[in-house]
Amino acid sequence: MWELHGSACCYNRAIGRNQCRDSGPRWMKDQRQVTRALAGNPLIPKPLRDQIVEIAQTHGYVVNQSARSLRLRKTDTIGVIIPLGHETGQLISDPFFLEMIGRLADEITRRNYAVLLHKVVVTETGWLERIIQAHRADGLLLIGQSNQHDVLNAVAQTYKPLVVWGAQLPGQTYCAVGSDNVAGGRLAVAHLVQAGRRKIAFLGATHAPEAAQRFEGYRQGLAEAGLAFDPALVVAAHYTMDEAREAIADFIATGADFDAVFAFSDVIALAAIAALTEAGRSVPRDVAVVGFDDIVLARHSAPPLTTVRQDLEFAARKMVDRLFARMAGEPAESALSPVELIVRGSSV
Amino acid sequence: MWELHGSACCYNRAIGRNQCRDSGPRWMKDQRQVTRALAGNPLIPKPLRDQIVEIAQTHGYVVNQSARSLRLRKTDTIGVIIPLGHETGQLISDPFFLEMIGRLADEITRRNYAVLLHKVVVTETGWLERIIQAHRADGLLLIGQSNQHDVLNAVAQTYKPLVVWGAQLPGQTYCAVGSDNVAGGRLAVAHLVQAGRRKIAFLGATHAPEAAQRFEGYRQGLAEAGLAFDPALVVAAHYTMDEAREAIADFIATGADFDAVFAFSDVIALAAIAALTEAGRSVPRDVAVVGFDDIVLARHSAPPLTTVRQDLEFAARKMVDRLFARMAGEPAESALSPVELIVRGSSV
DNA sequence: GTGAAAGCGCTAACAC
DNA sequence: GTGTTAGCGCTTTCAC
Repeated sequence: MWELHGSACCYNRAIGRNQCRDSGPRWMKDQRQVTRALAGNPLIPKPLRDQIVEIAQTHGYVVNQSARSLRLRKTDTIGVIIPLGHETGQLISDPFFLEMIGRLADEITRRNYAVLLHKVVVTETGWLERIIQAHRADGLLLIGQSNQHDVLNAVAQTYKPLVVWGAQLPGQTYCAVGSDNVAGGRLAVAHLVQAGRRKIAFLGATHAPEAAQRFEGYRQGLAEAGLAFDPALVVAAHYTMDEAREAIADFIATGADFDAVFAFSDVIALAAIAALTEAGRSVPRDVAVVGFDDIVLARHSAPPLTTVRQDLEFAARKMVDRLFARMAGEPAESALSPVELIVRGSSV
Repeated sequence: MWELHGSACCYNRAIGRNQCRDSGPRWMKDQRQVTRALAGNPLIPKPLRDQIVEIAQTHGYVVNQSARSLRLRKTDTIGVIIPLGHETGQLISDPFFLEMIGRLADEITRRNYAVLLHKVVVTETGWLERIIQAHRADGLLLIGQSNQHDVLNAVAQTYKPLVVWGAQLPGQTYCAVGSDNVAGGRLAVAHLVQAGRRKIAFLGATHAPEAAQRFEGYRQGLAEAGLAFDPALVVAAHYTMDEAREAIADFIATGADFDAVFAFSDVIALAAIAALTEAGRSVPRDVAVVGFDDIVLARHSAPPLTTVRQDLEFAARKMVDRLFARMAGEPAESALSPVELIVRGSSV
């Protein structure tokens, strides 16, 4: 009864106006039934549903997502935006981002949504508005707020389904999920102090939101240990290994007096270890090193890297949860993802 | 003249049947003009075109991609598929993939196409057919052929816009772009032999297509150097660092006699260095190590890693070129991407 | 050049 | 239940 029953593509028009172009599934008796059956609608009795699904399968029928999206005004797609500022290098080289993207993709896929990847140069004004209005995604995840705090605040007024990975900042109206960077910085410093270090350098950017928070944690940690903050021990390095390595090599060359390094990320911590080793300083004997992220390689470096671990599984789940809540029109607050100190050979 | 001229969304219907829902751009006089202007159609004189574009911008008008896709039967989207077999771990941890995805995204974005990311468990039959038929993308890139050679051959009969990153295999009808893995294996072994090594172990998988080719290169390299192939020097390890580290540690524990390791990837080469160091073997003095990929970290490990470099920029460009050719209905052959030996401290 | 309409494939709504 | 229709927003075609 349910096989090749005539009628086609636009079942309705086909019958009514004889305008069928033969481009659609020819086996449908009633397209509504098919729609419902494939959607698992309980209005259709289970056995019939299964039968329809099976026939659809043998005919290789899959709903056309463009048409569905147009009709339903939803795309079943989440846009994941990777902002590129001038710091382009970071994303290419930092394993942290792959893991983040991978975990987000897992969470999104689990909900039967697709992932649309945007690499965006955020220096072009209107970048976010353009993405939003193209209606290619039902919601957006932004990995890192870069220096776009104001843009995000402005957009958040009218566009709700947006969640940002990054720091929570004063006066922030958009939803952000991020690690507890300040706590992470304090943990790292407290650990180094406890290991007997007194002259602890900070290696990394200090102005980007996340970096600023880790830097703040570093300063708080020093204060709590009764150590004075010394600006001479702050080494500016951005995100790439090459840059960080050069920066720390220059720092060593100045003859600076330091016995520990707290680095903004594992990647630049590993670069620091390379530079220190090259300069004949032993890690951890001469200089202890602590990183941030706990990338896979941290455990296998020589020496293994002590680091502040970010729980990306938790973070990705949180971000996607928040996003779907917002897509459903529910409120969703910003959230902090916990961090944890992982002590390995580079610091003790 | 071109400002808020009345009529709206469905300009045609709006006028004809007075059914406008006021949901579209209200400022359009003639939607066709807008369509053409935004597409940069030279039919419209340049000054008028610019004016229209500007007005559209001030009104925040962006074409709805779902509607456009439905009408044009194209999505301006490329699907990038990351296959997950049982070797799920590889993609999460291997920086090689991030760089690959990043470079592909760059190439695709440069052509004004969007990137749709699919993480797929390839053990479910019909995974590729389902992706193809959902019509969400105009073309597909598959990163790694996994063990799906037969599926790909079958699909390639009817679906043309598909390019695979991976090995070229006998009887292959789909388009593949991949590094010259055999040459890479030979280069690595020749280098180790020249450095005086004679008992060279192979660390990695030997059955997956790319791995098999690197393994073949290893065997050819041994033969060319007049060295006998010794199955006892083949250490099975898949893609994760943990696994590789355990495998090489076990291998060392057996008391095997070897003075060099050629590893399938940089990631497992780094794991091997970690295991060797832990076991008290010096790299490169006791054991020389050569990897494959030249990930960013290879240059900064201790010791820096000698490796067979894959040119991902070239590879990504090649893949996307081939794909667009196929999307345009032109034939596009498989291609080989060159490799290069980068000698660093781990082998000399 | 300008106005009118068709129709991409789908789903929801409405009438019977 | 079943049949019919509208219409999502866009682009192209056809007629004037």
